[in-house]
Amino acid sequence: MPELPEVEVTRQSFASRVEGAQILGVRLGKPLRWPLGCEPTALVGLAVGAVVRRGKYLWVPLRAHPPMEAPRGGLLIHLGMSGALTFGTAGVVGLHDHFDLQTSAGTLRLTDPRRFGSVVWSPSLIEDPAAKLLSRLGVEPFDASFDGAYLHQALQRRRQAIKLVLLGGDVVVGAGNIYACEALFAAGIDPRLRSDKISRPRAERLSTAIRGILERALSLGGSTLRDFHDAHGMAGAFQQEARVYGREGQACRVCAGLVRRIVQAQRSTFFCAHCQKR
DNA sequence: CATAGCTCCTGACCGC
DNA sequence: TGCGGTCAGGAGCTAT
Repeated sequence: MPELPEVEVTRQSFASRVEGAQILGVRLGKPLRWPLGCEPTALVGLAVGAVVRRGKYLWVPLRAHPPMEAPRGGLLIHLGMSGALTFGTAGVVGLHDHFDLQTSAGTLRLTDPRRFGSVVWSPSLIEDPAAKLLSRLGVEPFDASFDGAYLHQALQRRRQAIKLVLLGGDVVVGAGNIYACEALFAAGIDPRLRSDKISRPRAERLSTAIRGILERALSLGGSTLRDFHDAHGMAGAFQQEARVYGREGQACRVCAGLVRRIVQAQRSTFFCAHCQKR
C-alpha cells in the first residue's frame, strides 16, 4: 500500500505529537518481517526524538532521559504492503495489531494484516541493521540532486524496462506501483522502454513527472486503495486522480484510447499505448 | 555489478 | 453460502 506519499503523510500525522514523549512499554504481536532486534524492556524510559523519513522507511530516534544524553539508537519502521500506523489512545488490540510503542503522549501502533512490514531497532542510522536496509536506496525525489541530469546518467547503466527501475528504488526512492505508472503516463513514456534508451530530454520530463506526481499525492493525503489511512485515520484522495492505475479497459482521460494492463516482473503495469511512446 | 525469480502473509474478489 | 483460484500498494535474498 504505502509509497512515499503515504509514508510521509503518516510521518507528519504523528511526528510532532510523539516527539519528546517517554517510552512506557512495548507490546509485540505476531512476528513481522524481521525481529525487533532488542529486548522490548530495553526501550522503556527512553525519549522519542524527531521522526524522519528515508524512502519508505521511518526512523524514530530514541535517546536517554534527560534529552541531553546521547542517542540510544532508534526504530526503523517499514509499512510493507499493508501496514498502517496510528497514534493516540490505544484501543482494544485487534487481530492485526502487531506492534505498540506505548509512550507518555500516546501509543504508536502498527496494524499490518500481511506482516510484510517491520520495526527494527538499530544503534544508529549508520550501523547495522539500519545501515544495511538503507544502503542501496537511491536519491530522494525532493532533493535538489534529483534532476534530469542525474536521472539520465543513472538510467544509462540499466537495461531493464524503465518501470522496473523506478520500482527498484535504487535510482530514486518513493515511487511504488501506483506512482511509477502515473509518473510514466505524465512523462509520456512507455513503461516497457529500456532505461538506457531514454534520452536526456525525456529523463528531464520524467524527473519532473516523478516529483510532480509524488507532490500532488502528498498534498491530497496519499492514495487510499484498500484501506490506507494516516495516524489520524484519514483516508487519501489521490486515487481519484489516477490517469492509468487501476483503469484497465477504460478510456484514457487524455486521448480516449483504451488503458492497457500488462505484467512486468509479476506486477501489474497500467498505461496508454497512444499517449506513452517507446 | 545487473538482473530474474522467489518469498514472506492475509484478505478481497470472482466465477462456479 | 462455500470453495478454489487469482491478485494485491514492497523489497530483501539468492542464484546466475
